[in-house]
Amino acid sequence: MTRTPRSVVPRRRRTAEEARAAILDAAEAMLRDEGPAGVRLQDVARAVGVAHPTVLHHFGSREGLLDAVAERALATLRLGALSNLKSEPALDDVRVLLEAVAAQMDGGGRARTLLQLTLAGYGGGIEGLGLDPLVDSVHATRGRLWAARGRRKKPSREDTYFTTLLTTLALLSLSALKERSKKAAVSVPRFHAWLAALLHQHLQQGLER
Amino acid sequence: MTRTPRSVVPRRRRTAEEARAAILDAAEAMLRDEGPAGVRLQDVARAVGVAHPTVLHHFGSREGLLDAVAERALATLRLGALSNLKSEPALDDVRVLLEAVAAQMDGGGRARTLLQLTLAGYGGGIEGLGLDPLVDSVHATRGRLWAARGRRKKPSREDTYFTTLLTTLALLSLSALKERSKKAAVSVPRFHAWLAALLHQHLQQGLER
DNA sequence: AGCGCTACTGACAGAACTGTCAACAGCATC
DNA sequence: GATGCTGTTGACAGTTCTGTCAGTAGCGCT
Repeated sequence: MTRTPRSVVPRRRRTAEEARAAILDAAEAMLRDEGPAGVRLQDVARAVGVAHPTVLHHFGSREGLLDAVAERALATLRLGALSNLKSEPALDDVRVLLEAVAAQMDGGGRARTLLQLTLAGYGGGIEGLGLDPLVDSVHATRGRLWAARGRRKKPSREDTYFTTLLTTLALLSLSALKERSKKAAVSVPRFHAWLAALLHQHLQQGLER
Repeated sequence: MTRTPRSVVPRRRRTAEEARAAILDAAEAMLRDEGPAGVRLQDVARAVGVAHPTVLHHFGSREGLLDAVAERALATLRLGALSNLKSEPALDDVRVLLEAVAAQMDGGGRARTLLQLTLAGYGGGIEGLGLDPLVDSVHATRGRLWAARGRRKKPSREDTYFTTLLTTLALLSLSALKERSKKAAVSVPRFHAWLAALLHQHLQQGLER
């Protein structure tokens, strides 16, 4: 068929690290689009421009490749969540923070990747999201705000945690589901704005009982 | 090998409908656990106790089988959402309704199945959830409540829709993610109770601006 | 230039999977 | 009991995939 004889293409020799990274990139894209069972050594190799034994050389086996993909993807997900916290968020910036989390989910199809990995049993479930630093940051800001206003009962950390969890879970599945929706049947920006308003109100006022 | 020679087992002849249903059951379980690419004709056939050409006889091809699985699964998901609406929910029953939706997600791993199908590009995205009847029901009840209390601005239908969407999305991914979590690191019942309280408050009071 | 390390490759083996086909065998009907 | 329909099957073909292996070749180092 249209197969280019490899002997014509001069052999490229990368450092092991470069080669591993390039292979992981290709494999991660396939995992995101088709799930773990859709990751084929030959396809990965072709995408990178190497022969499939090269992939085995670097990762030992298909299993090893999938493990490496999962490990790297989950690590960057955690790091990404942390990167949002560089500056402590003001509660008025709820919308900004929310958009940042949403962008984090969408970027590179991370929500899809995360769901694929989780469904395949790779991630650490809810804990794997690494929410704690985010929760701590929000909760600290929240506590300061309530103290400044002289309100009595501070909201519990669990309340802040659940608020963060709710937001994350919703944005996660929204990011994964929205692509398939007929165009603009749901206005994602409007939903984001609405959710930010809801969160803003709840974070400031808490649950009345 | 421990392979039982099939000739010893007397051949069972089901009606076409029964056979199709049994095959779909097995295939759906595999799709839920491993995704579409993990559905193998031979495995499906073995699970049902038939030879793999039988599966092809009933569904034409592997593609045909997957399409049928998707169609049936998505249909029951929609029907299931409707079944919660037999009696119009009182807003005080938010918790009950929420638990019903959550149970709907968990039962038979429907949340997992739905996510697998959506990630594979089968479902209709957000619209495929069939939320509209649920939203209409909740919104009608809500409007009656607000009228009875003599409040001026009724909340928009979009507000009710977003509220429902938020809940559904969160419960969906929670159901899929929670299995993997180290035991009881997140208390799902507590989260459900918290979310019900939040929803109750929002549905009754709306967003202040 | 020569050498060593190792990234990289083609060819092959073995297994698994989808799909085809002719034939078998329940079961209802006559 | 014979017949027809069709659910069901074993055997086979063709493709594709993972993994092995011996050998090739790029690149840094002396």
